[in-house]
Parts: sequence; structure tokens; C-alpha cells
Amino acid sequence: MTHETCYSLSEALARQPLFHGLAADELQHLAQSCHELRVSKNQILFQKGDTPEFLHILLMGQVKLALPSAQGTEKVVHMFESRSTFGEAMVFLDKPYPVTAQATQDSVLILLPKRVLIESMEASTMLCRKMMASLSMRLHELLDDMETCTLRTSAQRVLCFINNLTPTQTTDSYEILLPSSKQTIASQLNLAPETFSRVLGHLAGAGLIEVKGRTIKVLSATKLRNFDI
Amino acid sequence: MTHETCYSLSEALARQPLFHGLAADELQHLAQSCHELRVSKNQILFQKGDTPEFLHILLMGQVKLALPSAQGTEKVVHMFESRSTFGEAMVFLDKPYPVTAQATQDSVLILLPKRVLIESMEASTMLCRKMMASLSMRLHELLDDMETCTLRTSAQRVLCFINNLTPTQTTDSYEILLPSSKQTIASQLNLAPETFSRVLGHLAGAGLIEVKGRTIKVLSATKLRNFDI
DNA sequence: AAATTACTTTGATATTGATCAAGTCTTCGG
DNA sequence: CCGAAGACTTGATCAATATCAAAGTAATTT
Repeated sequence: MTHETCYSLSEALARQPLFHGLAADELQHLAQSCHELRVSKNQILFQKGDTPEFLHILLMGQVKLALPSAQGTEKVVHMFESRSTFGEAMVFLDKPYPVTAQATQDSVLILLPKRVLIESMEASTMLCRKMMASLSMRLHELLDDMETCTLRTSAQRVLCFINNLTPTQTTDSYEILLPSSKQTIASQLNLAPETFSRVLGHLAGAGLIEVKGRTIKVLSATKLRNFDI
Repeated sequence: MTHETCYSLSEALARQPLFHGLAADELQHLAQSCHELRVSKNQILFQKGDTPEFLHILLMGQVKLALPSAQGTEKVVHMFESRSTFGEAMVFLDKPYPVTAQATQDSVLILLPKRVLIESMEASTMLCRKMMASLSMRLHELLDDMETCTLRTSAQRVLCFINNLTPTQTTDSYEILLPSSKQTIASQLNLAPETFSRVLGHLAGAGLIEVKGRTIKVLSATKLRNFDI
């Protein structure tokens, strides 16, 4: 690994919220132990059952975590976009990965060996706190997903998903771009792709949204929020 | 709070895996900020939406975490038995509780204020590590639950649940005692109580188990593991 | 640009598990 | 020990969503 690579890795790490405020020499030390990984769309990063060795930092691209089923289907658990990290939980457990990770876009990642991260945490209380915050967030999100998948009907799940994509401050009418393929979103919502399509069609029929490919125009945020069934 | 109470609380804390190996004076300090809570069966500890203030340490009894639904039903997310802690994730997030906690048995708890715990973690790297391990475990378990609820049929969920209750080392035939009411277990598995009952009936009909109240006799662990549909 | 492949939509049908209803059994308080 | 409330079971029916099938669209490769 050349000096140049190390330097850019250290820069990249510094831009991650997880490592904000870490001393420059600590960052440098981390960077020396990392390596960069470039993968193309559809490439598998790890399989359920593999032994975790790294914290994954996604610099660019998109990655999905999914539970494979015996019948060859899968349930998408989470999608990660640029600037996110995953595999935090596996750093602290000596267990195989419970999910499979696959790139859904050409992606660039940094792989940080578990041991190195653990050492850094000994040195930095702040890093510890951030790791805990990160884990707590994931736990919270997973609970939300559980709620979505178990307590809501198909239409409610889709509405929920659209509402979560809504920019915080916005007019009553706005456009959103679906972050991944409809199949993938359907799987996240634990719906068959056909059902997802039909629900969108139904919402469009009710005059709440307009769908063109991956673009969804929400005609009235208020109506959407109050829509039932 | 009397000296005596503090002493016993400190003893109780010391018995928690989370605090094993913590210095005696640290424990004493923690104990001074805690208070004990005795609740009777069915009492609510906190509601979804409440502001978290404490780490909950369950000394004796049983507590369920559940997601309430709009229709007054609920989805049980997790059951805690004696000697477990919960609310770890809420210590690190400034968010309302995402679940409701209710005692399902008369219970004794220790409530440890968030702030105090955070202070102790600054002092003890080991405590940090244990908190992270704890969070990671919960995340892992939640993923398993997600898998159970989304990828498996009703029968598979029940089989899975029974298999998880199986003692690690055992003969091919053995008895287990259901840890809570069948309603509660059904909710955990995201099944209607009627469905749960029917599945047990079906497994009994197939000669795999015998059901007497909360006691289930597994007639053949091997058959049970290989049973499909 | 043509061809291949993957993704999405739409319709028809099937199936799982929920719901409703009634009855039995258990538990618990008086 | 009795009565009431709650827990569980069983049967009949229903509804939501999956599955299957086919056609239409979009994306990608050559």
C-alpha cells in the first residue's frame, strides 16, 4: 500500500461522521490498516454465514443487506447509500454475518479490520460513543422496520415508505425519486413486487400520486398523510 | 434512600453481567443513583412515546416489549427474564421509546439514570465494550426475529421457537416449558393465537410433540428439526 | 440500432393465515 | 367451593396478499 493511497484513505475516513474529531495521527494509523475495495453492481461483499473481519465504510455507491431464504428468494433488510458504515454490530460479536451484503450500484468501500477499530476505541471515548450511537440508531430503525412489516397493511407500508422519503421542509406537492428498484423496495416492505405495483396504481387512481418510472409526484402531502386503507 | 438499600442495590448491580468487574467504588456510586421499582403483573413500565430516563435492570420477574398498533392490538417484540437489562439503546439516543414495556409477572427492577451510566462509561472502557456487545446482541436477535416473521411460514416459526427453547445438550426426546402465555408467544411469532394453537395441534397430530398446557414434550428432536411444511 | 435481458405492470387464481363465533378449560378471588 | 374472568381450542368463513402467467417497458450489450 503506497503512501499516496494511505493519505487519501485517511482523508476519506476523516469525512465519515463516525471519525469526526479523531486526532490526525489516530486517523493516519487507522488508514494504514484499511484497504479500499471497488466492486461493481451485483457483486457480493459477504454472505450470510461468513466470518466478519471488517467494518465496512461505503464511500460511494449503494449496498443492500438481505436475508436469503431457503427457496432462493431474499428479504431486503436495509439499503446503504454513500457515506454510511455497516457491520458495526459484527465488530463486537464473534458470530458469522446474519445477512448477505451485495452492491446494488458500482461502489467504493473502505474495509477497516475489526481489531484495529477496537484498539482505536480503547483510545477514544468519543469513538466509543459514536459507535454506540450508531448501533442504537440501527436498532431503532430495525424496530421501525419490524413495525412496518408486522403491524401495517400493504398500502400503509407503501405510504409510510413514501412519507419517509419526503424532504423535511416542503410544499404540499413535491417529487421524489425512488432510491432503488421497485423490486428491492417491495422486498424491503415485505411485499411481492406485484403487490407494490398495484398499491402504487391504487394510490395513483385515488389521485394522491403520479408515477413515472422511478419518479413519484406526491400531489398532496396532507391527503397522503391522512389517507387510510 | 438509606445506606442499607444502597448496599443491596450495589450487590444486585454487581451480579449483573453488564457490571461484572467494575470497581467496588464505581458500583457503589452507581447504586447511590439508582432506585428500585417493584411492579405487579400487567403494570406498564413505560409507553411508546415516553421520554427515556433510565436503563432498566430486571432482577426478578418478566417484562415484555411490544409495539402497540392503532387498533389496540400489539406485536410483542421481546420478552425479558430475570437478570437482563433493557433500554440500552435509548441511553444513546435522544428519542422517545419506540416500544411499550409491560410486566408480565410481578417484577423487581433497578432503574439506573441515563446520565449516571454515561458517566460511568467514560471511566470504564470495559463497561463501554459490554454495552456495545449488549447492543450488538439485541441487533442480532432482532434480525433473527425479522427473519422469522418475514421468511417463514406459521409452522416454521413455531418449530423455530421450539428449537430455540431446546437445551443445548439433550437426548432426542425432552420436555420444555413455554416461557409465557401462548397468546404472548403467538404475538412474538406474529401469529394469531388461533393459528398458534392449530399449528401445535398439527405438530401433535403428526406425532412430533405432545402438548399439556404450557408443557411441550418433544418426542424426537431429529424429526422436529427435519420436519417441513 | 438490434437483440437480449431485466424490470414492471396487469389479470386470474390460489393459499395462507386472520377473523368471527362458540364452546371448553383454567385460574383466581371471594 | 363457587363464580367470574381470562386463556385456550375448534370450526366456519373471509380477506389480504402471494403466486402464476403473459404482455409490455426500460435498460444494457453487442
